[in-house]
Amino acid sequence: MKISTKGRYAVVVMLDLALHNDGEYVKVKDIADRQNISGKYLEQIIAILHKSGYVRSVRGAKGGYRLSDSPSKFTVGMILRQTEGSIAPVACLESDVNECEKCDTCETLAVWKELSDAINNVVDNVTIADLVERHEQNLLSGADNYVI
Amino acid sequence: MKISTKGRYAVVVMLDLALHNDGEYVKVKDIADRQNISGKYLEQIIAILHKSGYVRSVRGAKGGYRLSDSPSKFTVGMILRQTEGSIAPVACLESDVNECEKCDTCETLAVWKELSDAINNVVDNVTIADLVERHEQNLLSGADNYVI
DNA sequence: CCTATTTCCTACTAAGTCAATCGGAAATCC
DNA sequence: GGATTTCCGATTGACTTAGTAGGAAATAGG
Repeated sequence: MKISTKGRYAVVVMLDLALHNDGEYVKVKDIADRQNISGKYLEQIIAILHKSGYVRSVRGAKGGYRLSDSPSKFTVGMILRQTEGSIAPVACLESDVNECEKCDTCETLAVWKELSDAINNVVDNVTIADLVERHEQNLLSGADNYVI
Repeated sequence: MKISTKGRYAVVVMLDLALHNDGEYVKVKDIADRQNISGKYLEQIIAILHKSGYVRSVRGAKGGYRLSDSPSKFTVGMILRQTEGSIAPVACLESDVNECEKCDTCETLAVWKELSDAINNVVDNVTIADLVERHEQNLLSGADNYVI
């Protein structure tokens, strides 16, 4: 039941981009340094975000990344689904192929469905903008060296 | 974010034991046959339930397993925690050692905490007795070959 | 045009987890 | 004593995770 580093880092990347949204493109190395994550690994994760259309990029010197839209348009759920593949707690609940032949008479499935709904309800109701706001609240309330 | 077969099978085993609670001890092979799961694999899973004190056993011929207490005493959460190890979505939230040095200033951690709470809220509020009841409801309402 | 920078792309890997399988010892019933 | 059944530990093949490694292509500035 763990969220992988891929998913967690992806959220961190999106938040980092939202917080450093000053005209300039943000390069992977800067995010990696700020968040203390392997730059090469981050490249792969950002590639997913790029393919998903969540970030825009410019190559070459002075290049980098920025969010493709307002932070309020991106939920944590969207980001996790792209990077984790699926966040359903059991494969039976995955949207595409429901392969389990006893699905329609499966007793415990109802529990996993409830669980899935609860999970989605959380991650689909937190946006990157919410995280930015919380971050600013935290800055105001005294903690002066807040990291993401 | 998947629950492993270990956790899912463990819930199925507990429910199966609750449904076949007629004086006799239930043997692993019967559960395995009913649920179409490898008996040898089930042995390992039941061993965890045994160590956790959730089932009682008798060895030898006519031996087997039964629940150690009323079905209402066992929540899905209890069972999953024993078999999955932990159901926290990130390691930082694990009860014992909180090793991440930036935990107290971690922005995204709040989201994972919310997620964890939502997950716990579901699994800690469904007991094996609830599943038995639902099963009986389903039997009444016409589906005649209901499996677990 | 040259060079430094930065994204982009693909392949590889070491370690760990998952879902079993296998073989046999110990206990219990008839 | 023999059949049954739990108990215990070792092994395995496939897969996933969390990276590393190397280099091609694009761009800015000089």
